[in-house]
Amino acid sequence: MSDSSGSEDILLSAGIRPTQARMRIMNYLLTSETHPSTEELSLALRGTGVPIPAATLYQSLEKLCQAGLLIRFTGKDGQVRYDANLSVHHHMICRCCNRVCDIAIKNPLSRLGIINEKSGKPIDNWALDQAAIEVKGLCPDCVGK
Amino acid sequence: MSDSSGSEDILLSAGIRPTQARMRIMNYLLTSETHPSTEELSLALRGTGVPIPAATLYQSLEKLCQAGLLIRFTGKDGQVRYDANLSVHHHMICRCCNRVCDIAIKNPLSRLGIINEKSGKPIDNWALDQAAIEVKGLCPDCVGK
DNA sequence: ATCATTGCAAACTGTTTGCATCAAG
DNA sequence: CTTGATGCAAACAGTTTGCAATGAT
Repeated sequence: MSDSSGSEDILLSAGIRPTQARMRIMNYLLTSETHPSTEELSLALRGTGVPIPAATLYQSLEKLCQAGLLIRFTGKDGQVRYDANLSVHHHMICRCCNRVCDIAIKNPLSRLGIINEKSGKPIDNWALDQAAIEVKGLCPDCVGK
Repeated sequence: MSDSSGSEDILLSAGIRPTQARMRIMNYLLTSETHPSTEELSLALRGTGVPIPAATLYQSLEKLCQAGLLIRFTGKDGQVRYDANLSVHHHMICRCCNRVCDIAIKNPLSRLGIINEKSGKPIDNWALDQAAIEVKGLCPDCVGK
């Protein structure tokens, strides 16, 4: 079946059973450019065959996250989204079509020039080690409209 | 009553009625360092007098956001939070005590050096205009522990 | 007096859980 | 055969809405 391509091995090497639901989810996330919300995912999978019941979808996503195959994050809009790209990266969001693309930023913490809002002086008493960055604008497809 | 300090004028000049619930909410957010979630807010207000019923709290927060007095955002943890600091700013979060402090970053978009994750080349076909940045680490109080 | 706000209860939405059936190893 | 996954239905939590009572102007 076309659903089993590639994902089967990934699931097996993560030590979890390569079931229909999980493979379909992994396949979709691995091939899609976007980082779909649960609802978008449900809708998209309905288009590729039998719909996946809500309970199964949630359970499978939970399992895949636990297995370390997916990352779950919440966008600034409050939507929970899933991402099969495990490398550290950031997101670029189109405010028109809501597309979410991955971007890389080298040494973000040292570039940012973080300062105290009131004094304008650099923050030097915190031990910062991580940055989560979301940039917004218009994607190539929407910039013309 | 101690609740009316300052907030009354703010609500009046925003053109909405300075009611008890709204003043208590604004007062709390204006004086608190944190950016409370709905639940934290409800809990904190319960401590300052009569509890505010859920419906009223949600309705009031909605009104205050519409009036432009509050900003609503969703943290990476998925919690909806409110902020009375209207200036454009970013957040610094202590991973130990969860304190959220405001920070400023000048021209974040030009500093970041955003590149395509795969090619490593700069992104030049998007029209980016906004960045939301959350940095994490340990605050001065927790860095010693 | 008028109209917006409050606050209870009921409705709704997204997510989780119990459990019997089904599928993978 | 054994164990884990599925998927229905029911439970749940957070939020929103209908509407009568209340409060602000």
